[in-house]
Amino acid sequence: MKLSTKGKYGLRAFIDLAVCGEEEPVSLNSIAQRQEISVSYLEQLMAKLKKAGLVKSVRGINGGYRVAKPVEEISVGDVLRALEGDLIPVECAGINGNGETSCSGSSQCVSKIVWKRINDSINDTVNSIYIGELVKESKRQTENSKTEV
Amino acid sequence: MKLSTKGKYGLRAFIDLAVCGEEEPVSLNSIAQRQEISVSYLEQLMAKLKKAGLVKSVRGINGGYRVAKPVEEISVGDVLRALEGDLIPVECAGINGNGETSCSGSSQCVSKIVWKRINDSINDTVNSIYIGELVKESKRQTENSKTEV
DNA sequence: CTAAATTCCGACTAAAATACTCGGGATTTG
DNA sequence: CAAATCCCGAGTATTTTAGTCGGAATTTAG
Repeated sequence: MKLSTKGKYGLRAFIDLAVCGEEEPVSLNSIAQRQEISVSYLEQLMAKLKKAGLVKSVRGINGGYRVAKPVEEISVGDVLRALEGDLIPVECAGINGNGETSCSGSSQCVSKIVWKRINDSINDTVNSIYIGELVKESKRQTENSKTEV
Repeated sequence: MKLSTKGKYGLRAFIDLAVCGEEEPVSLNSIAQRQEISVSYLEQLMAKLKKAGLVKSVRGINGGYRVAKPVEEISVGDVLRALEGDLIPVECAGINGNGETSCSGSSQCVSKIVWKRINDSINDTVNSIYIGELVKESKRQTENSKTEV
C-alpha cells in the first residue's frame, strides 16, 4: 500500500488545519509546533494537498493554509491518496518483465484475487471515513478533557 | 502495512506448493521455474514459512517442501504474516522520540482511529481467505483452460 | 518603500528498507 | 561416493523514505 510518515503526518496536519483554521489561515509554523513536525517537511506535504485541491494557500504575512472544501465532503482516502499516491499495496503479480501475463503457472492469477480484495478493503475503509467526523471527534475529546479538569 | 515482493512471491510460492505438492515434496528449483523467482530468494522465503510451521522440508535428493497442515486451515493472513511480520501499516503516530504520548495536540489521537480501522480491515480480509479456496480456484482455472482448448 | 512573515520550489543528502546474490555447509539417497 | 537438495549467514546494490537547505516570490504592516 504505502502508508508512510507522509500519510501519517499529512493526515494529522490536515486535521489540525481543519480544527484550527475555521476563522483564519493557519501558518505552517503553527501546525509544525502543535504537531511536532518540521516546517520544511510540512511544506512538501502541503504542496501535495494543495495540488490535489484539498487546501488553498494565502501568501504573505498573516498568510497560511485553509481547507478548500467542506470537511464533510473530504474523505480520509482523498487526503491519503493526495499524499501517498494510489493506495495499492501490491500490483498484479502476474506480469513479467516482457509485459506478458505469465498466468500459465496458475497460482499467479489466483493470488491476484487476494491483492484485489486487500486493495478494495483498504479503499473502502478510507473512503468511508470523512474528515468532518474526525474533526467532530477531536473537538469532543478536547471538550471532555476540559470538563474533567 | 508492508506488502512487498516477499509477500507477493511468498504467497505465490505457497500456493504453488499447495497445488503441486499433494503427492510428493516439491523442490525449490521447480517452484522457482514455474513462478519465475530466483532459487536463492525463494530459500529465504521458505525459511520464514518453515519457521512459522506452515511448511515442512525434506532434505536430500528427491527432497523439497510440503505444506505442513491442511490448506483449509491456513489463511492468507497466516502466510503473509509469516513472510512480512505483522500487517500493521502504521503504528500509533502519537509517540514522539521521548517515548511519551503527545496526544495533547488532539488531532494525533484522532488519526489513530483511522490507522486502527485500516489495520483491522486488512487483517479481517486476509484472515478470511483460506489457501484451500485459492487452491480450488486455481484448479478450476486450469481445468477450464483445458476444456476450452 | 521596506521589512517581515509567509508560501513556494527544486535540488540535495542521509539513512533505512528492500531485494536480492553468493559461498559454502549439512543431509539424504541412489 | 556423488548428486540433489535444503540450510545458513553474510554481503551488496538499488530504491525508497525522510528530511534538510537555500533562496525566490508574495503580501501586508508600518
